[in-house]
Amino acid sequence: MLCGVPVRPQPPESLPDDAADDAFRSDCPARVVLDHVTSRWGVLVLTGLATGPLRFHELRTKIEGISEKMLSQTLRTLVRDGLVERAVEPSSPPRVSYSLTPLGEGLTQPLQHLFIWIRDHARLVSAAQERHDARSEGQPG
Amino acid sequence: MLCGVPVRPQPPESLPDDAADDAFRSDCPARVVLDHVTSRWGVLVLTGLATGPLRFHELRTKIEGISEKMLSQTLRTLVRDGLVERAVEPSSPPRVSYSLTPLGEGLTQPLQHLFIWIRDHARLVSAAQERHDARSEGQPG
DNA sequence: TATAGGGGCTTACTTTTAGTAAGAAGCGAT
DNA sequence: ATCGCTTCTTACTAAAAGTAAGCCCCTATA
Repeated sequence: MLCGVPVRPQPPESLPDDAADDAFRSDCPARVVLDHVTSRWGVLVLTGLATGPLRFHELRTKIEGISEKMLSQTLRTLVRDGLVERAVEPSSPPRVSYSLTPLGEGLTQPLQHLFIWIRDHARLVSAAQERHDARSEGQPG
Repeated sequence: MLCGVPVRPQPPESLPDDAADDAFRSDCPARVVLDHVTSRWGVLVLTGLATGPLRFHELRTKIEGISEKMLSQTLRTLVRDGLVERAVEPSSPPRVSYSLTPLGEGLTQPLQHLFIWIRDHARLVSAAQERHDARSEGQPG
């Protein structure tokens, strides 16, 4: 009964917003999953695989800026989490390809919404940053 | 014309999936936004504010495990990004409360979907981890 | 006047995590 | 026998996060 989650009886006195609760607790499985998914490269790897299986170096190329070490490490974590599957084709040299599991596929839907939002609003955020920086320079402190 | 995005001509030979592209490039504004949003505490802060404004220590209490330093730092980043607003009530002592801007509110919708998915599937992930660890122990090397 | 305490931070220091560069295993081709 | 390709590791260094303490402004208490 990890951190009270498994049979959480939904206490009626709390949570006007039912949805976004679990991951706020530091000792919950949900927090661990959130940490893995939103790790430095987790979102990119998961979303990178959303359109189909990719080999190690294909992923590395697609995700600009990731190092082999971090790609390897992130993939290992996600494989362990059951979100990504690692398949070794017994050729020579053996080709390793990664794909989403059915579980992982469910996750990429919210992640793609996030991606789309970010793509569509990134420039608004940049503009806000510039406004903020301009204001801050004017106000010495 | 930052990193070719503004008037990206959509080369037809790539991207069968139009949507999830931008943040894959390391020099794009979208990548910066993704980094801020999915920073260690970004998702939790943003989602924590989704149900309404909160004061500094209220947020700190809601988000188990965050330190004051990281809360302060994360909030500063998100305020600069125009996703969160910082309001100082001129009382004595002054109360500082944080809330989502309209821009930030748009972002919390995808994030809440992510939260819900994680809450609903965290145990499946934990189970996958246990299976994986059991298998790995059996296979030395 | 001294003192304690709350709220919202910041600073100095330590630990963890990520980045960089190089190398190793396994094989086939030259 | 050496080269190179692919998928990872392994050292080492740099950056980010964690920890603990303190600061500033105010208010209440004695």
